Amino acid sequence: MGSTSPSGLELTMAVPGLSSSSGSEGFGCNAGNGNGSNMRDLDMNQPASGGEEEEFPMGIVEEDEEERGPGAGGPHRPKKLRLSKEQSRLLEESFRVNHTLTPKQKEALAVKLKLRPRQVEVWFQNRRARTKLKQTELECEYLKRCFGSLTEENRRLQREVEELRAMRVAPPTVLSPHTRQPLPASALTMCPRCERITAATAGAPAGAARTPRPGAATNPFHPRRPSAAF
DNA sequence: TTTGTCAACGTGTCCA
DNA sequence: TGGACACGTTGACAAA
Repeated sequence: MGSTSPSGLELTMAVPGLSSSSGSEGFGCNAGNGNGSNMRDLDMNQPASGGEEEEFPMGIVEEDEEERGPGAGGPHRPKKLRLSKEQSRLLEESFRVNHTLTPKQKEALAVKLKLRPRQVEVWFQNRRARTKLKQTELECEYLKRCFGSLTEENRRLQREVEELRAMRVAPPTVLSPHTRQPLPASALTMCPRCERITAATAGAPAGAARTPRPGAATNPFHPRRPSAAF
C-alpha cells in the first residue's frame, strides 16, 4: 500500500475489479519512461560551483524573482525552476500525509525546503490536479470496460430473445402433468413472468412445463452487478 | 521538430 | 471581502 508511481503519483480508486496497486503498475507506462524523470538530476537550482552540496538549493532561480509581481516580469518568464530530488521527496512525503496545507504547515515546509510559501502552495495545487487527472483517467478506463461488457451482454440477450421468438413460432407441445397427453392449444397460457408457454390446467404449477433455462442461474452475463461506487 | 512534463500564472468560485 | 482552491493555460525544458 502506498505505492507510488515513478512520477510520485499515489492513487487509490474504489473501482470494482481494479486493484489499487495499479497506482504504480498502471501508470508507470504513462510517462513513457517509467524510470522517473532524469530531468530532476539536472537541477537548475544546484549551485554552479558543484562544491559541497547544499541540502536544498535555492528554489528561486533569479535574484529578482522575489520582487516579481503578477505578470511575471512581462515579456518572458524566468528560467524554469526544477525542484531538487530532496525537495520533491519531502513535498511528496507531506502530500502523502495531507493533500492540503494549513498556512502554518505551508510556511514551515517552505522554510524547510528553502522555497517560498507560494512555491509550496503551487506545488500542492499542481500535485492535486495531477492526482485528479490520473484518477479521472482510471475511471474512464473502468467505464470503457463496463461499456464493453454491457454491450456484449446486450448482444447476447438480444440473441436470446431472437431464439425465444423463433421457438414460439412453432406451437409447443405441452404434456398434461396428469394424463401425460399433449394438451390442446386452448389449454395453454403464457406465463407473464418468464413469457413461457405453460399449462393453464388448474393445479398444475406454472413451472411444471418450464424447462430450465440453460445457464439461467449461472449466466456469467447476469451477475448481480455491484453498483459501481465512485 | 515534436511531444510530454511541470512550475507558474490568471481567473472564477466557494466559504468563513 | 479576502484567502484558498480548482481549473485552464503558458512557457521552459528534456527526451524521443
